[in-house]
Amino acid sequence: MAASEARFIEDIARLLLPWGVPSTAARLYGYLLLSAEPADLDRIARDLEIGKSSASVAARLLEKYMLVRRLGVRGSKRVLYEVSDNYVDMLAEQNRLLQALADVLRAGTRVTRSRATRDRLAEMADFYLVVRQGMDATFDRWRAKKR
Amino acid sequence: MAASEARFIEDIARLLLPWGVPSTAARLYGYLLLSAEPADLDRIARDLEIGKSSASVAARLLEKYMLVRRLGVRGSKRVLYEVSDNYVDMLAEQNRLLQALADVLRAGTRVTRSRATRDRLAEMADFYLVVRQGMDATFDRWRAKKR
DNA sequence: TGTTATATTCGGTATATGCCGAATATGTCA
DNA sequence: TGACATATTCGGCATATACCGAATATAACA
Repeated sequence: MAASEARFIEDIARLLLPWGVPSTAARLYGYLLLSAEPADLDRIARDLEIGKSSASVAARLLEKYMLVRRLGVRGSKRVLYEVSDNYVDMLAEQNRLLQALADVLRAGTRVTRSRATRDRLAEMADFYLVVRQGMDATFDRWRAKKR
Repeated sequence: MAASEARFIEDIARLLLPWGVPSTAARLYGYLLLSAEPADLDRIARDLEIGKSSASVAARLLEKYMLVRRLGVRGSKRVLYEVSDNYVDMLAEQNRLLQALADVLRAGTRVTRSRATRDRLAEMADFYLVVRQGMDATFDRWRAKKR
């Protein structure tokens, strides 16, 4: 693997790490971003210098996050992985967290007896809701443009 | 502490956990969201049933994340903590991650020789950039409305 | 400068997590 | 159904992290 590729992979991994993505899975994502064709577990394990079992676990983790897609190979048990093309849905998933946060905050307004606290929670709930809606709108515009 | 308050605190903590915020710090944030006045470390440790040193560490962690503000008490070494009112900046901080991601992807287009890969990386870079810009615009609108 | 109040650091322990290679399960084909 | 190819699970080990109470540092003030 070329040095510039290794560098890219590490850069991507560094960005994913703070989101709680384990190091192996993060590097795998960078690897798949660069891969021109879908990759099988043996190639992944060899190129990334990790155990095959680790490659398997990492790949399925990324699949759960919807960052990669799993492809079955016809007439074989072999499995290939490629980066998912619906990176939009991936961020949209994050968006649900904002909605959940807004919901909890809104519910919190019914917990306290302090007027100031209640107002603060309501304001924050509004904010997170507005941000979520704004992101959804951006997603829609993007999808429309791409179609 | 009332059961409904404890419930709220746990709900908030559950939402923060996946972002890598440690359990104690996450609960502390929920606690401070409900607190009508700024809280000192002894009260925090008592109400949350944690060691005072843990309270200190958790509070400073939240401060680093800009989720809470630290207040000095005049004529005393005592420190108080309250939730930060600039929840906007807090999300804006997250936004820098999107920008970084876009940058790395853009740089990646210069790493590969495959046309398809290059196009994919460029498209993703565009997307993350557009999303970041959209969020910044939302933030600006919110700030304008609140002023 | 000494005493007190308070926050912070430190060392130890328990817990969780990631990774590995070996063992196992499962799909494919003759 | 047997043999092979391949993915997955399992058990163990190493590493990181959170939390605690005790020890220490630091600010305030007499």
